[in-house]
Amino acid sequence: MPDPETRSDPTIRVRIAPSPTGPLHIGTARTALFNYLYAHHVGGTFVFRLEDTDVARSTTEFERDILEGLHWLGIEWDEGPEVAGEGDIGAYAPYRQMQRLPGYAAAAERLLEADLAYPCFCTPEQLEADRRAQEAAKLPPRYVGRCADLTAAERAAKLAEGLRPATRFRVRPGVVGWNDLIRDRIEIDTANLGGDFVIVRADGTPLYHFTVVVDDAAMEISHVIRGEDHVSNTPKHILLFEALGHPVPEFGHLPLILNPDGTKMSKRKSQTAVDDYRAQGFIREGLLNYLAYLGWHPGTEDDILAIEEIVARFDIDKVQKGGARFDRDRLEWLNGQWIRRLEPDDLVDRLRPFLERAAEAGQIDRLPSDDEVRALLPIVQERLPTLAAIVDLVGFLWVEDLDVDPGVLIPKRWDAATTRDGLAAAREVLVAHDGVTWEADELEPPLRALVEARGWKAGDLFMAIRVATTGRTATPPLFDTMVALGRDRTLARLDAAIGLLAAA
RNA sequence: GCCCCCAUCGUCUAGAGGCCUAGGACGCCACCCUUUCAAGGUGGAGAUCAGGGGUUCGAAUCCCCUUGGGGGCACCA
Repeated sequence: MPDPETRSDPTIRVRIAPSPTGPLHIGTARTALFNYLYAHHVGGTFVFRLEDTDVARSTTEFERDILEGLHWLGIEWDEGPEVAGEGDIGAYAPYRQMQRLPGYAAAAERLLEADLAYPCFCTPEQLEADRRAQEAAKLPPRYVGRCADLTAAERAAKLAEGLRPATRFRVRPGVVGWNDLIRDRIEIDTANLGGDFVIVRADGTPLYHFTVVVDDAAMEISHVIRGEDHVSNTPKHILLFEALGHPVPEFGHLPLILNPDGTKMSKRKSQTAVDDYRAQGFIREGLLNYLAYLGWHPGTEDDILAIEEIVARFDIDKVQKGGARFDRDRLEWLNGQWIRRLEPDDLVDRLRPFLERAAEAGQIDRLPSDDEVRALLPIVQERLPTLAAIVDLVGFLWVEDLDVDPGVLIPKRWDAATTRDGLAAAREVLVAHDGVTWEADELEPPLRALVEARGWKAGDLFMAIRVATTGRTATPPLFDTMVALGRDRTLARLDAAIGLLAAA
């Protein structure tokens, strides 16, 4: 089997074309990923294009969020834009639609001249009234064709009145079909397309269905791999490719990512922004692995695959047809798997921003050094489902005044007096250790001996010490934790707990 | 309302007519390990393959119908 990375097929070009009208959406990232996987598997080119013609809703900020999010995930493109202001990369530049306006204007002009499109003077009010009437009559909404057959004189008269027309594309009768890469043959009668559709607004700015086709044609896109929500739009696009005299690309429609209730994933019901996942401590390896398995499967029983392995095994024929619900539990599990696989120095680097943020938020009083964090790794790495979990897990190491709940301090089988007695006895044993012998395997034997001598259960004493020194009932191994805490603070916290029990 | 798509454990999925007494993973439960929590190990519950008709010697797999779910029908993308 040839190595996919060394194969190269210049005729295969795919693209991701998000619009900067919101932060990078998990669904966009998934579509980008599948395009990336397809391109890399077959040695094609992956193009990134920004569809920013909705000027009212597009912002530079969203643009930056999308670009940075994709970079963070490692879904790199071969051709496309860089962050606002920087130059585009690739032979088909520019890759922002607002910089490609002349191309759409020229294409629209060609369609107009060939009478494949026509000027439409209908007002928003008229169209709205049409829609309402159709709805009342329980008819599907469609353009009534009021301006389809205007004579040259009628058009001239409207223009003379100062009316600015939109441009409508003539939908020809017949059936349009294509062999979908994922769902085989699909055929749709153009009578169900809703009539002639607008390709250029009255203000002269082009609309999505038009720009996407003009650009896919201009950029020689060979395979359009996108979400299932575009299936119904595909006939419009095919019609446009034909009208423009350009060969029709292949289409593949990916299953949608669904909310837990099975509806199309939305901000309302799910967390959709990639940056939010990142902020919660999901790492790219986990997210990528999870996203790739949403609607695709290698066919083997491997659950944990790095991106290179996924590229090597990717096969668009094996992409699922039905939508996939987003399962956060599974994402967290996979994320934990990947955190466990990280090299120590790498993990320390990735943990740092989360610790800094906790310090800024006042969750911890002191920012630990990298060495300090690195020393902790053996006891925390396998306990982190996310990077952010580090604060909950061992944040007690970096706070000045520990908040201890007296109720939690007393083990289930013990009472307050026994607990006070136990902690005091433990303190006495621990005082015998200096800074040199303050090691996990030095601290454990004498405490076990104490338990033995007093007829206690190890678990009870250890739990009391655990809560006294960390404020929590669930922590990394106790003796390692006390070493991380240090002799002085361990003893001080034991004192404080004893005091707390005496007061109560 | 119209058009289109989809349908295997709660969830993600394996399955390309006999390998299926339907496999794996997440989650759940139990046990082991164990000072707690994780991790790891072992085992378990969990799917009459949406239902009904065909085709076939044989159907989760092919065909049809029904049902259910989803998506789309803008001078949004």
